[in-house]
Amino acid sequence: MLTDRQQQLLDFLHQYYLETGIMPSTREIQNHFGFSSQTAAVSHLKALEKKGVIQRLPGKARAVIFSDQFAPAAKESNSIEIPLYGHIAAGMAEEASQEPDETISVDPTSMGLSRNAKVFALKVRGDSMIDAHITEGDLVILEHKEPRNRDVVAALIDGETTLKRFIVEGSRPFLRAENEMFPDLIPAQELIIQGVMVGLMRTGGWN
Amino acid sequence: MLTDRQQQLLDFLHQYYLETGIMPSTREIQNHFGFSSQTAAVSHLKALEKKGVIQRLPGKARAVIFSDQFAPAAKESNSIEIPLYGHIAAGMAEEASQEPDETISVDPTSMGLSRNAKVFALKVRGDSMIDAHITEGDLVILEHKEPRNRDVVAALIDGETTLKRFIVEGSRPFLRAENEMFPDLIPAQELIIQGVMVGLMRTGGWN
DNA sequence: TTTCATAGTGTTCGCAGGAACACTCCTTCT
DNA sequence: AGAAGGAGTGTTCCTGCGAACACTATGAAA
Repeated sequence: MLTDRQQQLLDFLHQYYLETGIMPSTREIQNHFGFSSQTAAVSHLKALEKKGVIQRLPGKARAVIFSDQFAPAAKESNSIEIPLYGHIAAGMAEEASQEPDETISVDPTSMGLSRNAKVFALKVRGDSMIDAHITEGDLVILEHKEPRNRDVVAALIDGETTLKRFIVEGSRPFLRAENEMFPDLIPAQELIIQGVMVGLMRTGGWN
Repeated sequence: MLTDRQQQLLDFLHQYYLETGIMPSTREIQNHFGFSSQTAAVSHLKALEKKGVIQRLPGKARAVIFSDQFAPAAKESNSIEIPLYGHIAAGMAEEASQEPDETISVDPTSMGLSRNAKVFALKVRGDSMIDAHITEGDLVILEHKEPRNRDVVAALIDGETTLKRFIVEGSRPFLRAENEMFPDLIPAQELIIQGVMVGLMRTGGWN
């Protein structure tokens, strides 16, 4: 899929990222390969982006990230650490804490995640998503991405975070609990989606 | 250790990094907090660096990295491989295959498992455990141990494997589905418990 | 044979973005 | 009371770095 030269470039990105923690600039790529022009580096980056290996943010410095499957392979350690941001109310809306309480480690492949997806976890409190079989104490794993209709999302609605189903019906999206006891939440002003549910973990087998 | 404002700044770095995969520039920090001067952002970054929370590479754009407590720093991989034994019927009883289709890897601590417990996984088919919020496609993680009353178990009843709740009531244990549509299963002759549910994993967030 | 994609050179433009300096207003120590 | 650090404003300097354009040279595919 990648040409030799493109593979060399990608390897260099990996290596540089592992060593420094940041991405090289086009001029640093240029110097490393001994190009006389940075355009060579730029065009290779464009090729890599077109092939979907990396993503770039236009106009920003060092704004290259590895997309999907291959971030630096590191030491073949499979599981990734996911920050756990305390509790989220599935019942009444409630503020989610900003700092991670702790992290949980999950194997991305068995969870169907891409390695470099921006994921985090929240512990569910309340039972408003009970009809979607999400219950008190479950760990919901969320990815930061655009929600589609009927996705389960963690949303910041009018300043508070809650776990609900994201519904687009007509002009304006709103949130619906999966429990007949709870009303729909129509955002008064703002509706910020913090994450889209991509998985769930439950410990214990009882109730 | 950190002041309120410094913590806010660090939170913003975390959040921005999770959302974009790159670090914010000092001017982006400035805009986010509404500073009139980028010096405010710079001095906060310097404070954070002095306290050892972050590291910076002078002269490079967006060259901020977290000092090893957050970030993609995957530490000692201690996940274990769990054999996945195909499908189990939560509805009608069905044979579970003997050979594992594949393995999934799970971190035992985040799943609350002991490291050398004998565990395996089964993929749920059918909806007889729906009222226990176990649904089609869920991966149920089971441990080989003695069941207690009301545990969810994978049982070999009359030669077939099924996922049910284990009930001891009176003299003889039997199995009950968590779905009113299904009848209790009273073992005709033998009731062999293959595993007790200790966890659950679900991929995908929709229905 | 023409048309691509890959792999370059050479140069210019201009904003993005780090660094430094001078000064202000707090609050908290000993 | 005076020093020390946190939290800012306002401004200037200069280079890091992405983006664009023009042009060359291959080899493989249509």
